[in-house]
Amino acid sequence: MSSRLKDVAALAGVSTRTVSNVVSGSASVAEETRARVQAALDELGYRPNVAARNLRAGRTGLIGLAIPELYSPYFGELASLIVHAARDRSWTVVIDQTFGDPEAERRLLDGDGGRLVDGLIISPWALGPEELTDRSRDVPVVLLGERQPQGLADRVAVDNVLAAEEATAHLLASGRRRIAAIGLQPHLRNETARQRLEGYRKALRGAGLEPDAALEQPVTTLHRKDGAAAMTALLDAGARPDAVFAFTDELALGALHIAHERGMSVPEDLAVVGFDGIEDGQYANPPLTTVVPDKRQIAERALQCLADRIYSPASTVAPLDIVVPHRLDVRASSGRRTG
Amino acid sequence: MSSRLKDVAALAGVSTRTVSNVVSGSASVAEETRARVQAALDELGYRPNVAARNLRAGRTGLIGLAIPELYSPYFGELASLIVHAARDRSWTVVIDQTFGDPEAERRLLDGDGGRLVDGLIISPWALGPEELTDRSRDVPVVLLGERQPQGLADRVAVDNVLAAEEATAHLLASGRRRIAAIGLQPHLRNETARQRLEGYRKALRGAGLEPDAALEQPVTTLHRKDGAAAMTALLDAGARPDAVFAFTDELALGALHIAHERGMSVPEDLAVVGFDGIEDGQYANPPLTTVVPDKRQIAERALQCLADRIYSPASTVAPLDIVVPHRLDVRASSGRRTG
DNA sequence: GTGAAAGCGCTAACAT
DNA sequence: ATGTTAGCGCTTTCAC
Repeated sequence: MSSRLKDVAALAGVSTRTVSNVVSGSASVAEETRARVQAALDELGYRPNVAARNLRAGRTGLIGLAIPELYSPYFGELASLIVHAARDRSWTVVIDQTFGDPEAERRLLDGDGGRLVDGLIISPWALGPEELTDRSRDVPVVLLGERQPQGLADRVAVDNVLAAEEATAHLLASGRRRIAAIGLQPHLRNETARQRLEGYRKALRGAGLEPDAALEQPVTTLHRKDGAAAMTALLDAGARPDAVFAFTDELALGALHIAHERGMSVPEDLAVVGFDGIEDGQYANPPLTTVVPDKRQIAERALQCLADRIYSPASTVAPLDIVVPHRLDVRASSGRRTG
Repeated sequence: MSSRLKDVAALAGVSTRTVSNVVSGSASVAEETRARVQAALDELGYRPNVAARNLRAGRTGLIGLAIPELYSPYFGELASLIVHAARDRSWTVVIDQTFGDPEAERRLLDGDGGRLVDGLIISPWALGPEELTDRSRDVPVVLLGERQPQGLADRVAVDNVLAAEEATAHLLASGRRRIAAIGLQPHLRNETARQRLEGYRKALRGAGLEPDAALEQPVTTLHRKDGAAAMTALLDAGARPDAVFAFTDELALGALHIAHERGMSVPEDLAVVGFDGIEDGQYANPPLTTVVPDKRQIAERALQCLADRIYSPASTVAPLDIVVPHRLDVRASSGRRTG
C-alpha cells in the first residue's frame, strides 16, 4: 500500500540515507540527485511513517490536554486556543475528557498505560492539591487552575481570589447588599471554587458586611442547569438576594433563566455577574457581566512551559506559578438598579 | 529514565518475550513467573513505549477529527461525543481545526505530511463534494455532513432537506407567512446550507407561498454575531419577517438578541427556529425551538464506519451513506402568535 | 555527497 | 512455558 523510504530509494537508485536527507532537508544533497529522489517521492506518493520516526526520535510530537469536558463553552474555547497554539509549535493535541472523575485524572497524570504524549496539560477538577503529587513524573505536566503545593509541576491560572473580590466589589459599588454566591463545591478537593468564595467574602467584609451562609449556594457541577437549580433553591428558601455572583458564566446563565421565569427583572431586581467570559454571555438577555480570564494567554503560557520542559529536560528551573491577567467586562446584567 | 521491556526482563531474570506476555496477557505464563515479572514491572514502573508498539503493529491507535472549530457549541458537543465514544474503542482522538480554510481541509484529507492517524472523521466546510475526491486515500475517511458523489468515503448526516422542511412547516402551521431564512452561504462549496435552503423553500411552496429573495439572508460564518448581523440587515431592509428559520442555533440566538434589542417580542412578533439542538438554546429567553440531530448517533456511526474500514481494510463494501435521525424540539420561541 | 548498517522498543514466528 | 531473534520504518554514525 503505502511506500517506505526503501522503496523510494530503490526507485531512485540511491540509498535510504539520501532519500532521508531529501525528505528532511537536513544534509546537503547534490542537485541532480535531489531531483531524481524528489521524482521518486512524488511518483510513489511517499508519506513518512510517524510511528517509526517517533520511535527513533524518542518523542511523539503529541501533547495531551485533559479537561473535565469538551462540550462546555469555557473548556471548548480553551481547548480551541490550545489546539491552535500547539499547531504553531508543530505539536498535535490529543484530548481526554475526565468528566470530573478523580480516577480518570489520576490515570492521566500517571501516564495512562503508555508514554503516548510528550507533555500533558491538565485542568484538574476532582483532585485536590496534595493528590496531584504522587505520580511517576515521566513527562512534563502543566496544571491549569490548581496549584501543586510541593511545586511538582508548572501551573497557569488567574488570580481567582482577586478576580472574585473585584466582581463582588463591583456589585457592592452599585448598591447591592444581599449578594448571593452560586458555585460552592464543598464536595470537591478542587481549589478554584474555594478561592472564588474567599474573594467574594473578602469583598463583603471589606464593605463592612458579614457573609451570610444563606446566600452561599453550593452546586454539583457547573452547568446552566446547576445555576438554575441553585437560583431556584435560593429563591425558594426566601433568601431574597439583590445580586448574584456566579462562579462560572454557565451558572450565571442558569440563574438568569430562573430570574426571568420568576418574573424578576435584571438588573433592576437582580444584578448578575459571572466568571469565564464565554461568548454566550454577550448574547444573553441582558448581556452578562463577567470576569474574563485571558484565555489566549493561558493557552500560550501553558504551551511555553511545556516546550521549556520538553526541550530542556535537564533544566532545574523551579516550577513556575504563572498568573495570567483577567478583566471585568461590565455589561447590562449588572447595571445600576433603577427601582 | 523510563525502563524498557529488556530492563524488566533482566531484573526478573526472564526473557523479554515472557515480560511481553505478562504485559499483554496474551499467552499463558506460569503463575510463579508471572508474579516475579509483575514485581519487576511494578518496581521499575514500566510503561510501554507507544511508538514502538505502533511501529510494530502498523497502527497508531489514533484517529483524527477535523472540524471547522472547537469553540462553537455544536462542534464542541460533537467532539465531546466522538472523543468519548472513541475511548470505548480504545482509540485516542487528535483534533484539528480547519477554521473553514479549504487549504487546511485539503491538507488533512491528503494525510498532512505523515501517516499519523488510522482514520479520519472530517466535517468539511469550505470544500465542496467534487473537491473531496482527489486524495491519496491512505486511511479511511468518514465525512460528516457532506456527501462525496463518487462514493469515495462513508458519510454520516441528517436529512437536511427534510429537517429544514419540517422546521419551516412548523412555522407555517402557526400562521407565519413571512418566514425569513438566515444562513445562506453562497460563497462556499459546502452543501449543507444549500440543502437547508432547499427544504425551506420546499415547505413554502408546499404551502402555496413563493420564496422571497428579500427574506433569504446570507451569512459569512455561523456564529451569533453573524445571526445578529443578518437579522439587523433584514430589519433595516424593511423585510418585516414574522418568523425566522436560522440554519444554526447560534445564528438563531444572534437573531433573537437583535429582536430583543429592537423591542420585538418573541414569539408574538417574531417566531424563531434554529438548527443543531445546542444546550444554550434551552436557556435562551425564550427557549429556542430547534432541529435536534441525534449527535450521539452521528458520533457512534462515524466511529463504526471507521472501525469497519480499519479492521477490514480489504473489505469492498460500498461507501455508506448513513442518515441519522433528527427531531424538532418545539419550545417557546416558536409559540403560537398571540397578537 | 552517498552507502552500509546499527538500533530505537516492541511483538511474534520459530525454536526448545 | 519460555528463550532467541527478526524486523516494523526511520535517522544517523561511521566509513568512503
